[in-house]
Parts: sequence; structure tokens; C-alpha cells
Amino acid sequence: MFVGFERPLSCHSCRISSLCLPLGLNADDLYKLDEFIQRKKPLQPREGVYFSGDPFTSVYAVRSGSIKCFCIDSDGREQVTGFYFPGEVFGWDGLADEQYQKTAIALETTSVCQIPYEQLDELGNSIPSIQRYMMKLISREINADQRLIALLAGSSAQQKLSSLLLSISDRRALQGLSSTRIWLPMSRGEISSYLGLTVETVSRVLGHFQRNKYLSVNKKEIEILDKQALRDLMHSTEEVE
Amino acid sequence: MFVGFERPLSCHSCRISSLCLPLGLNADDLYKLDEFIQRKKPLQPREGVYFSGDPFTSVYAVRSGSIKCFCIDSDGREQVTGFYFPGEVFGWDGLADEQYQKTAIALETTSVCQIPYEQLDELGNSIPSIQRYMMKLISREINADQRLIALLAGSSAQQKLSSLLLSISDRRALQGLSSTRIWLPMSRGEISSYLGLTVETVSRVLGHFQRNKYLSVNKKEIEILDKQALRDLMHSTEEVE
DNA sequence: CGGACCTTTGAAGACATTCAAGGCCTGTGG
DNA sequence: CCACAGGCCTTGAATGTCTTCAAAGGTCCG
Repeated sequence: MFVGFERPLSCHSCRISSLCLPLGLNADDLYKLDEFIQRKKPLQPREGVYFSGDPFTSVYAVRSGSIKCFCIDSDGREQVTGFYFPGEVFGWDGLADEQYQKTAIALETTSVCQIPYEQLDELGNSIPSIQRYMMKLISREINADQRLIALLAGSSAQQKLSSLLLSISDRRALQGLSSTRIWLPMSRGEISSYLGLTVETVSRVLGHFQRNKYLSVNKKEIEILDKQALRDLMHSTEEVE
Repeated sequence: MFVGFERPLSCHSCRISSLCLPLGLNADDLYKLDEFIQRKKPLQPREGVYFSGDPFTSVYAVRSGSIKCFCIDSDGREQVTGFYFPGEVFGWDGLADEQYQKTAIALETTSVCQIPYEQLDELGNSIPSIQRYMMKLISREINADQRLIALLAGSSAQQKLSSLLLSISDRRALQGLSSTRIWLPMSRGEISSYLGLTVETVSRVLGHFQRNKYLSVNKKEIEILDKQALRDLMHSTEEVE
């Protein structure tokens, strides 16, 4: 059974809040749900889960590893719309029009659970708590997206990076991993696309954070040295040098 | 009964695709649904529908007028996350955590239908098509949000404005109104917040569009003179000045 | 008529981008 | 094992877009 955790902490994330525990599912219901969830064999790095235009069949929960969702916009550039870590659910973008709007690929060796929507839907019809839970999951994606909108619309490069790093830190912590030593599965280019910046800017801001001893950066390994400084960065328009 | 239309056309919108017609609801189901939808008395301009922190009770459909949703971010500035026009549904932001994350207010004299979620949920349990429809509605909000994310992350001021104007134009057309002569219910400040720009930039870009004969602008009345030019603007990185 | 608010416009400045070059790491083939 | 090609990341300098600051014109409403 894939296990998740409670509550998203900031933007960037839409967690499955433990499909098992908190919603009053009894063992029987749980078993039914578990029954049709498919554990696919691990995905290789860059391997796709679904592609833009594919017919919508399922949503997915990350078990281990990480996923990025993106689309190609009119001028041919890849636009990343989300990163998903263990315990988080992705794939709702296909529901509205019965085909996926985005492409989802693994950033590293990753395993996901496939949850066929047809069956989830049927199960939801017989078990209201499942239905209600599903709605909350989707709604959570909306909240995460809208927080990202606020971030993109109203923040500086430093604030954006800071927000993303803190979010990943929190999400890693939920997996029981260190919240200060984190490993970024995505490239600088993917970060920059997600945050609406350029690679150079991402690189420079990371350099700046490092010089200020907020972080220590070693390629994709980041150690957060001063979490409070990063948090402060986000709550004020004026900033320490 | 509030009536809606099919398919969102771009970002910025999450339409209710006619709660009545396309989903195989029979007259009976329809009656049940209609029964508990509350038509509230018209809202005055700036009057609130719900406020950030209020307990979640309902989603709302715009019948006439327009709504903006926004939150106040850490530095006290208002961050607009969406505009909603007739036929569109808002309020899902409250579902995940059982309280509204945003504040929703009327931009003009506006009437909305209140759809109590508790009852909608119960109805959904007995009528699967309603349930399924509800999921699609939410999913549509996700798609709209993600398109907005792509717009905010990857576009210039001109592209952002252009995208918003075209979207409003299309949505107005769905109401049977002119798609070229449109009236903006929101202020420049609200537009700028939504698009992640400043008022001055919005004003300048509108001026620029006007000088280029893409638009004719008279305060909140906009006439689109060259829709293709606006569309072209969005699909190329290089542009005719 | 007066004041508040919204909008426009200008000039200066900041922040992020663009362009360019070099470094580092990885994998491949000699 | 080393050489080399190709990513990816970093750094610098110049440019540009958007913002900030400032002021003035409009409009609405008392």
C-alpha cells in the first residue's frame, strides 16, 4: 500500500494525505481500494508516465522518486507546471477533457501507483468517504496551484527559489528524510522553467544564497544552513543586503 | 436555472459546462439538483460572497456580473487569483481544508447561485453522473490554473495582457455578448495583480496596443480591432512592434 | 466645487534576461 | 587509460523589460 501524509505545507505540493488512515475507511473498504491499485515496475529516469494528448485513464501516486509535469507552449519551450514527490498524487489534468493536458515523466528512478479512474469512480459511488476524499485531493491540487500563481505573480527570483527550496525541504521531511540536507532531482533548467526564471538567474540566486550562508550548494545537493533567513526573505519586500 | 456553456477556451476560465444538458441527467435528477440551489439576492459592487478563513459550505455559480477571488499575501498586498464570469463556478478553494482560502467579492452588481456542498455531495452519491460532473468541474479549474501558471511563468507583459483580453473576449462571446466590444469589470490594479505586473505596466501596454491599432481603449471599455495581432503576439517570441 | 481614487505618462533605476565564454562532469570511443 | 564530445552549470558584461518614484489628468461622488 502506498502511504502518504497529512497536509500540504506551502505551494508546490499536493499530497495524498494518507489514503488509508484518516477518513474512516474500514479494513474492508481499504481492501477494495487497495485491490485495483496497480504498482507498476519502476520507471527509469526520463521515462514517461503519460503524455500530453493521451486518453485519460488513471491518476497516479508517487511511491518513491519524483515526477515532473510539463507542457510545451506555443513557442516550443517546455513549461514545467509541477514536481511531485512520494505521497503526492498527479494526473488530474486529464480529467476535465478526458485526455491528459500535460506530460509526466520521472526525474529519477521512480515508482508510482496507478489508480484507474474508472474504478476509483465506481468505488467512490459505493463508498462516500472515498468520493469525498478524492474531491479533497483534487481541491488540494487547486490550492497548490493557486499558491504557485501567487508566487509567480508577486515574487522576486530570491523569493521564488526560497519558496521552492523550503517546500521541498518540508516535503522531504514528511518522507522522514532530512529537512536540511536535500537532494534536488530536477535540473536547474527545470527549476527555472517552473519558477518563470532563466537558468542563469537560478544559478546566480543559488550562488547568492551560498555566499550569504543561507545554503551550501553542491550541484544537486543542497544543505539549508539558515532556514529562517529563507523564510524571512518571503515575508518582507525589503531585505537584508 | 443557471445556464452555462461548453469548454474553456484558454486559461483564466473555469466554466460550468451547462449543469443541465450534456451529462445525461434526466428531468428528475435535474429537478433534485435545482431544488436546493439558492439564488441569492444580487450582490452590490465590492460585496463579498465569502471571506478567507470562513468555513467552507458551498460553491457558487455566477449568473450575471462578475467575481474576483484574491488573497492577501505575506507583505499585505492583494493577490488576485481569478476572475469569474456568468456560467463559471468558484469556491473550490475551500474544499480541501474545509475553509475558504480566498476571498470572493463582486466586481459589479452580480448575482450568484449558491450550491451547498453538503447537499451536492449527497446528491452526487445517489446520482453518479452528478458526481462525475462535479469532478470535471474541479478538474477544469485545475487546468485553468495551470494554464495561468504557464502564462505567468513564461510570458511578457504584452503576452499576458493579450491572453487575458482574448480570454475575456471569448467568455463574453459565450454569454452571447460581443467578442470585440468588451467591458472590463475590474480595475487596472486588479488586472495587474492577476497578471503579476504593476498598474503602470498594464496601462502602458494598453496604450501600446492602442497605438498599434490592436485595440481601442476607453477606460473600461475595450474594442478589439485586430484579434489576430493579439493572437500572434502570444505564439512568437519575436514580435512586430 | 473639492477630494479621493483610478489612470496615465515620464524619467530613473533595478532586476532579470540575453549573449558569450568557460568549467565541470559523464559517457563514449580510440 | 586518455581524449573528446556533449550536457549541464556557472560567471561576466551588456542589454532590456518592467518597476519604482513622481506628478499630473480624469472621473466619480460627496
